Amino acid sequence: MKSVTIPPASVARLPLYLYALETLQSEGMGTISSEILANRVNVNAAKVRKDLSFLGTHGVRGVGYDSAVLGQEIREALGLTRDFGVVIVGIGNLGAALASYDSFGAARFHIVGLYDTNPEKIGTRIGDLEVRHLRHLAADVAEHDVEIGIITTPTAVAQEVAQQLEDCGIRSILNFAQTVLHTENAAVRRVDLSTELQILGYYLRSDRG
Amino acid sequence: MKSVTIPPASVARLPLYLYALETLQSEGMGTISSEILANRVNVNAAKVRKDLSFLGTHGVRGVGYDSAVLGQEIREALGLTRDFGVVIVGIGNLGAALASYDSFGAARFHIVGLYDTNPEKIGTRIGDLEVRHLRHLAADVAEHDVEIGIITTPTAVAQEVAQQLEDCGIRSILNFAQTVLHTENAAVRRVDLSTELQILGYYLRSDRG
DNA sequence: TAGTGTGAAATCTTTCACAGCA
DNA sequence: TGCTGTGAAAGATTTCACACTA
Repeated sequence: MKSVTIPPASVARLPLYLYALETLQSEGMGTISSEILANRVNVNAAKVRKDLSFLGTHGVRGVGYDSAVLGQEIREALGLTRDFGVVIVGIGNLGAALASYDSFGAARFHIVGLYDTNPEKIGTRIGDLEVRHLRHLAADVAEHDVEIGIITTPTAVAQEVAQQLEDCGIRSILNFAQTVLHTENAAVRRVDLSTELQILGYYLRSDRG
Repeated sequence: MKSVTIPPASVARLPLYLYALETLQSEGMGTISSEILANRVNVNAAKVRKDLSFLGTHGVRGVGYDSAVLGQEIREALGLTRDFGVVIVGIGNLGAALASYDSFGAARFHIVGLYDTNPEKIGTRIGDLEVRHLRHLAADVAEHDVEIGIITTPTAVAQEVAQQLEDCGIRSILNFAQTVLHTENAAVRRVDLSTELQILGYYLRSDRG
């Protein structure tokens, strides 16, 4: 791997820059400054330059960045130069919604499997995928090259599912269940609606004149 | 407002502690140590104690914390001692999934309105709410006491919807669209699937032996 | 001249380590 | 004795400010 380690806080912003660059490019902005990019992403221009400096230096002093080149640099830094197989476990309302959400950033992420344990769900179709019983997970993951698992199960079984994903060799998990997962090696990112609402609730607190 | 300002990083963890405490309580753990709580939330025990110290001191040296009392303290710090009205704008797959997701942390958050502009959606029901045209937003927000808006629209209209939410006096927005919103005063939290996947993708990069 | 790249300062966050108390 | 509460140290992140250069 050529690239140096990028600080986590910067990594988390790279997708935002990438999206903004794609938008700017589609608006015909071939060259952009850190200032413009910063405005789009709601951050400070110095932060943009610092973040981009971790990818190497690709700007031109007095001019700015070539949006196409910079976009490509970010894609490379993020490893978005290849495809990723994704499975979703737990095909309730949320899982089904994510399954049909096809415009996953630059189409590098492909949902290749949907799993549930509810007999009523098994065999139903979403797009061109059929919901399969969770017992098929291990074999399917081995056959297709799956690297990311999304957990949209009820909270009670999320930990157990995480374990199964890890046992299949999956190293990255996106957890929509309310619980905090414990994993051996897998990287986990947690997305939870009620947590987000509670955080917003805190900031509403003092806000009230 | 009695409470001191809590650092953002701590605020973001309080909902996790709260959820863990509720679980521990339901397991019959009336008293818990920072160590136990830390394990549940996957953080360091000193961090738990530091975070809790911002709420005032409620532990007993040599013993630990009373999980019921501590839970209540966290609820108060987060402002979860009253109800919050929530509206969802954009009733596609994701919006509909969130609308039917009723167990919003401790039931303090109540969805009171669903909006869309697609004539085919207007008038359909989810649970006991009917999807209404977005043009009713302002009047509805004024009538019910709505404080939080969730945006699950297509990216292209998210900014415009954010503006409308702000114009109605909403000060907190949860944004599921891919774009970064620009607001005058409203606090925004952004949740985006493709961003999360891209971040996970980065950590898969170097990981590969 | 306009805008990058980056040391250095400022700020925020985490972790350590231990005094103090039930 | 066991665990909290917290100063102080370490580490990470953000921001400033300016040398540099196309």
